[in-house]
Amino acid sequence: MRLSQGVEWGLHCAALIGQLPPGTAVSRRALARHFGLPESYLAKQLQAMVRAGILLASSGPHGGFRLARASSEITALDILEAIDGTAPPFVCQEIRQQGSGAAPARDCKAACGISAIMASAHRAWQNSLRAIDVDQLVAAVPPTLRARNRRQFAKATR
Amino acid sequence: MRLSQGVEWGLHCAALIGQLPPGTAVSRRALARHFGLPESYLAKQLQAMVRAGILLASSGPHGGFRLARASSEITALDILEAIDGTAPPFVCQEIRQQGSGAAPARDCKAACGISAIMASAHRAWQNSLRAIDVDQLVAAVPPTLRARNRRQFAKATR
DNA sequence: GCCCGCGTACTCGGATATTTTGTGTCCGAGTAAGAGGGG
DNA sequence: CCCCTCTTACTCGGACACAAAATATCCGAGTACGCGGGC
Repeated sequence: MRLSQGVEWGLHCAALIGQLPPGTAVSRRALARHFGLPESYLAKQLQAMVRAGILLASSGPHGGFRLARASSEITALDILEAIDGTAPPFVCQEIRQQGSGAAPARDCKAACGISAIMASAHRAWQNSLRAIDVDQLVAAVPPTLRARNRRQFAKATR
Repeated sequence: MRLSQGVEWGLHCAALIGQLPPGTAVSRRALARHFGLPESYLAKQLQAMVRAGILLASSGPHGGFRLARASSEITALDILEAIDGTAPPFVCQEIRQQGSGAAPARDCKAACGISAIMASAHRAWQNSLRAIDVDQLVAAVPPTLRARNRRQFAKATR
């Protein structure tokens, strides 16, 4: 169960845009330079976030990506699911109903215990990430860095 | 973040062995037949559980796999980590220290906020699974099925 | 009838292909800014 | 001095190779049972 590296990139990018004045757009080229990432591959993660309705993309000079909602309305779970997908990590194949020891349908009205505990663990994971929004990520950045970033990305708000 | 299908197999197999008289060994052939699984591939999951110290394997006729500890001493997390590995799903690459916007080492004494929240979510997931042991998985199986399984796998305790 | 030896069938274990997923890269279409010329 | 037009450079988006991991399979080594023969 290894998580795609793009998740880290997406979280960092959202946190960076979130610490700039609201409405500021940052191009993927600038983002890639800032974090030392391959621009073309980063594009894939940003596109996914656009499709999920987290970011808005604009073309042309002074274009780029900006937050689609207030930074307090975007959770870490939103970003993770945008990039990694919303499918649960555990998919029950109902093997209890297969093979020579197959359980009769009468005993399978309720979800099997194993599927239940995995779903519960998934909910715990989700709840932990849903409790964090981009605002809190920004707050965790040292003030000196935040000031430097704001200076570096000073640009017309479009 | 998709979880290997073998995790489901491992959990079901442990739960099945756990509902038999203590010390009962079940061959991988019998397990594969019981759940309708490819025996050769199931072998890989069982081997992983042996390496992790969850199961004990014995050769020869009447051989097979049995629990290495009491069913109340084996958690769902033990089984998951045996098959899926103990590596955390999120690995922080410290991209905050790379690229043109690299943070100075002075500001990186503490783990970055993003790494922290991902680690926290991972702990929540782990705690949820650590709270479940094989005994509880067995208890979730309908009594009629448990009786049938005990009858079917009646064998000398070796 | 009891004990010993041997063959046999059953077991697990590691080494080997195939398919799917994640990683990485490239090139083309669209758009808005900004310079330049005309009124 | 103001407005319109055109060029240009910048942006995103989708389509195309590459590498790693999960999936699936085969064959070989070892072991305990149980039968057969001998005592």
